[in-house]
Amino acid sequence: MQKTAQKQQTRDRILDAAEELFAQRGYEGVSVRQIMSQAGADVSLAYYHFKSKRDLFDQVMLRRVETLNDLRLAALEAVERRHPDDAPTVEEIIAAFTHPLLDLLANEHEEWKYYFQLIAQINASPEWGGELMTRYFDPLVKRFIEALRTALPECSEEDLFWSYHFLSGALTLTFAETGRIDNLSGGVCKSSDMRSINERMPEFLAAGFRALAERQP
Amino acid sequence: MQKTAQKQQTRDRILDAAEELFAQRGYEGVSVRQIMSQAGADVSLAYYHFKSKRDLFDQVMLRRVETLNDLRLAALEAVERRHPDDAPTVEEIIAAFTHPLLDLLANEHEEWKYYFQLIAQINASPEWGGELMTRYFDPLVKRFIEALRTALPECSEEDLFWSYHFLSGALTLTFAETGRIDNLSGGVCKSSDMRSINERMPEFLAAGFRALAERQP
DNA sequence: ACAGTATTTCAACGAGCGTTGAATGTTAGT
DNA sequence: ACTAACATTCAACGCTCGTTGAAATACTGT
Repeated sequence: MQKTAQKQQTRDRILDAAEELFAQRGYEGVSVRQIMSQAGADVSLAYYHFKSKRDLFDQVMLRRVETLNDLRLAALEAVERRHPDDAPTVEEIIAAFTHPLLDLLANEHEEWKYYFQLIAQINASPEWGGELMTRYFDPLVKRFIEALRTALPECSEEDLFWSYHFLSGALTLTFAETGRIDNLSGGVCKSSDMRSINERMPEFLAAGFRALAERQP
Repeated sequence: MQKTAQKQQTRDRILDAAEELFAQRGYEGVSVRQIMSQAGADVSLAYYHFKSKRDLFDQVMLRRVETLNDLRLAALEAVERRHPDDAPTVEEIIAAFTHPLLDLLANEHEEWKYYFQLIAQINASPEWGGELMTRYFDPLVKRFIEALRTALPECSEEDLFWSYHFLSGALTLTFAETGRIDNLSGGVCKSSDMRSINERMPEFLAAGFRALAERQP
């Protein structure tokens, strides 16, 4: 009975190492050997637990995506329950989209930090971005856009999708924690300061959504 | 005399090939052999014209950065000249930051498209993002933030830098042209539709800046 | 205690990597 | 025409890559 538990444990150690290294240096920037070295296991164990390097990558992605999407959906449904008659505000909907990420980082920072960095890189990659983000996040995102549509009934479809796209860029760069804003601001802002982000991002983005919704075409 | 001209031409062919491939697959995802194959030249020519693969990458970055920064600075100064007494609006300043990119894509699309994709990926990379973006764009960005500061005198430093960070994320993801928005919107929006972006991005972002500037701490 | 299976190690494969030095072809100045 | 500098090609180096098959170990159920 420890047998399968131990297998699971090894598998997770490999996934942890792969997640961290892929997040830092990208898929091609890391070798299976480096991953297994960091995981403290033999190279060929990677091919016992996973079909290939690419499969390992896919499992890294899949491991957390369901948890993340479930939390976001639950947050959105909670917001909607608080508004049985009227529509929720744009801020509330956006906060339901972003807040779960901040919560996960606050509670189990090391567990999720690299995952978000990985998603940030994938999102900006022409090779992977279009396909992978669509595969993993489309249903949830469409659900959020639906909610935004009812919150902004006068907003055109085009404005809605572009607004979400800007949101996605701001969100993923912020969670990439590249240290860029630390450098630029000379220390005034810190990449890892989730509290500051949480206070600002939904407000910033909601204002953008409304600006596009209300503009004259 | 054609000699040096031809050398320059070869060098540029190599840079073109490297730019396109680095943009599509990342630094580690492309081999020098693949670059030189696409450039139609021998592998070792890469090491005659450049010191190393990394040097080639740096030269790809450097080739266009001055042109880009000069155009953006000129756009900002033009805006400021139109406001000799009062401060320009936030929209105008942001448009001076984003419009040059759109112009370059509209006029010489193939020349600049891959460069912007490359910057988008670097910006989102923990390994390169913090350092390279700072090295290449900090002086210009600080100049723009200064202009935004006078346009939003009541805005705190922290809000200003975070707002710029959100702007940077939205901007770079948009210019990454990953096709994500095409998939998500089912064809309603197109990644390459610069006209639509141009109409929306400054307005969206300016509203965000103002929302943070005006909020009660 | 034993058989059988699940997990881990060892050793190696062919291919491609970044890089280099020497040989070759090409052009410019005299 | 001759030469010196430049530009390009050829062949190879040591190394690491992803991946695999067979051997060894550890554990489970009987």
